[in-house]
Amino acid sequence: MRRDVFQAIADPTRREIIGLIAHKTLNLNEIAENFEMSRPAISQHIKILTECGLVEITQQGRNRYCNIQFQKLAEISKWVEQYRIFWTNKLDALEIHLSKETKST
Amino acid sequence: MRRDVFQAIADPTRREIIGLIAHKTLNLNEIAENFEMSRPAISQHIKILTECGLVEITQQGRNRYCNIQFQKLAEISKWVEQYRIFWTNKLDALEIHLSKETKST
DNA sequence: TAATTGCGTAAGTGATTGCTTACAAATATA
DNA sequence: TATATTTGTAAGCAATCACTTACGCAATTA
Repeated sequence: MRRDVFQAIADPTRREIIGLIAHKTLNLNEIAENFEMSRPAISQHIKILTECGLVEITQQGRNRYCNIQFQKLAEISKWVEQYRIFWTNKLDALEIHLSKETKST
Repeated sequence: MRRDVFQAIADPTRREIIGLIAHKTLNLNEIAENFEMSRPAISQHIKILTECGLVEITQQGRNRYCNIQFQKLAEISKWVEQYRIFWTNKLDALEIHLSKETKST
């Protein structure tokens, strides 16, 4: 059972869930209301998000509130950002190219 | 056939491939040499990376060289970075908390 | 021209995914 | 105490995934 952040965010529903609870802590039913699919389906998505550490649950009576663990998102950021130097370099090159074109016209 | 960047980078082998060709353009066989699995398996991974726009292929004779399209990586970056404000805020709160603790001891 | 090299693709397979419905447990309310 | 609410989990299922082996084709080299 591979459970890493990259696999967790691969599913569009799970990315939407993250989008929902990023701004406001919600319980499972409140999250499920935002989707067409069944509540157990959402429950299973939350489980995956919890298992990889992206979401943490705080139980309060019979409600289970979901909070994002943003440090985990930072893990993804770290992976992508190692390549930023490459794409910014390319953009720089493009800008130089464009400014040359502007001069020549 | 869902082919988006998030699903593409979900697989660890594909992330490794990206890591390989980020610094140096390689042909398919050169990429495959770095892995235990068969060449067709790598070929299929490259196909997925190409279909979602993360890799572009330049044919040169019988060699097909693979180049990363870094703008596509920027798409992932954009998604993660929208949440950065949340995790940096949390870090700020932690730092304040820690400095208070240091003072009280 | 014959052999080699670099590659895509088809078919097959077992594991995993993303859902469903059905059920049970625990907490809260009447 | 009986009922309603919030939830987890099991079983089942079709679709997809990540691989394999087997093959064919085009470009290069001998």
